[in-house]
Amino acid sequence: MNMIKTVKGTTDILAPEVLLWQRVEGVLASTAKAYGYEELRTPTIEVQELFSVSVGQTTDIVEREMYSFPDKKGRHLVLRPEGTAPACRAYVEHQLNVQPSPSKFFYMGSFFRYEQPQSGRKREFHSFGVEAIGEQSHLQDAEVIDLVFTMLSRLGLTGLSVDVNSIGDASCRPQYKELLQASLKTHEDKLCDDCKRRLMENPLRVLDCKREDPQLLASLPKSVDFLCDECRTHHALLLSALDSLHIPYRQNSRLVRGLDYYTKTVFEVLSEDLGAQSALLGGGRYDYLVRQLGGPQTPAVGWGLGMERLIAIVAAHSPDLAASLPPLRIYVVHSDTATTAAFELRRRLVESGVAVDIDVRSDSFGKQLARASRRGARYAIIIGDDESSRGTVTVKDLSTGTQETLESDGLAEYLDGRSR
RNA sequence: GUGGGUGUAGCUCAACUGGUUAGAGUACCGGACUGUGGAUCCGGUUGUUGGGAGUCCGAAUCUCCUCACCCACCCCA
Repeated sequence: MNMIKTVKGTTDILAPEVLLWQRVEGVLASTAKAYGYEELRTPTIEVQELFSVSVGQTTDIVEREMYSFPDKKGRHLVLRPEGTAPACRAYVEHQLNVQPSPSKFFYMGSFFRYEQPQSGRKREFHSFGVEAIGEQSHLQDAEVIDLVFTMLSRLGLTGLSVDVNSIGDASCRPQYKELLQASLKTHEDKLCDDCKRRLMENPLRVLDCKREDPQLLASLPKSVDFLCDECRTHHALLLSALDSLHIPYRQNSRLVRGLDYYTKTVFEVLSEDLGAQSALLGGGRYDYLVRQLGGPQTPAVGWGLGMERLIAIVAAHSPDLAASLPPLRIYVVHSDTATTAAFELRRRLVESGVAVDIDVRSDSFGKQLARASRRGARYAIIIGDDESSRGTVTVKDLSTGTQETLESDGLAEYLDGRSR
């Protein structure tokens, strides 16, 4: 078929499914607000430099996955590939460090990466994330993780746990990196081709490789064993806070993240229901990012989750939420001469907060009622010649078939009494 | 970027080994039934068989190219 279609890796979200999106987005946003986070909306386009200095020049995201283009003045722009760097850019740009600390944000929206689409991975995908900027305490790490579990619980998802690790900071990671590199060099001949390349550029990522021999990986030095005092204390306090809060976590010494800005705490929530793209949520601490972007030294922690992946899990695990009730739907059926009266009736009802659909085709009542029931209406309001001349309406309950005639002035109240 | 799988009405699928005008269910529209719906019956619309080239008397079917989707690698949310 020769028709214009969605761009590869993008999709339309249509009627039944979009209801689930609205509901899930509502739960996420309201929970974040209840935890004291405020919504932050940043632009979809940013200058390319924002991500090369923050996410990292050698990461895949920056090297080959960004949608980048020059604008008409030759500026190097990109469609945002992730949400943390823009949040920090906004924090620095608006000097939010003068506001009470920490600044706590949540965001939701579209992000873009030029990748081969597969299950749980689109070129335009949707993220929800939170960022707490300006607090170094381990309890801030604990709070953002606690928020995750409150959200998951409100969505009816149980049985998930978070993988946690610490990858150190500027005072201990360089030494660990060297140690790991040295250890990897003694096994270089056994590494896969990708890991040979990673060995020089980003040795931590070898730990994440699924192709390597598990025994070999287990024998490598672990970052948690080489933390400086400050990082070790932070990590230990975080774990004990998670214990006290009964948050299910696993220590995973192989957990590293693909973005360069992380320090100390890193974490992920994985799900078996997601196929190969099993990461539902990922995040961590990024204590140097604000400074890198030109702000004052400011510790921060946050996470982002993939909406497509969350929706898939909710649909599989929480069918009652997935099969959300259709809205109470009222359908106005009218005769030719009552068109104006029908439109005015709807206007009054909508102003009083009742959702009303109207059939603009004033053909036979049988036709209109048939359309009303096919569209899932609970009630039909019939306003024909008789009703419009008397100032009444007939309300028919389409599930029981019963109907009664009442004064049109009392209609809003009547429906309100029945809507729940 | 690399591999594997799949492309036929809006949806679910047929169509023998290559053989007339590509069918059925469902959906949609209309009628029986112009002041009362979901049922039933009758009728109707729906396709460049993803697109292009080739082989052949003849292609949805075989070959090649291309595009899209699905899955996986890679990477990540």
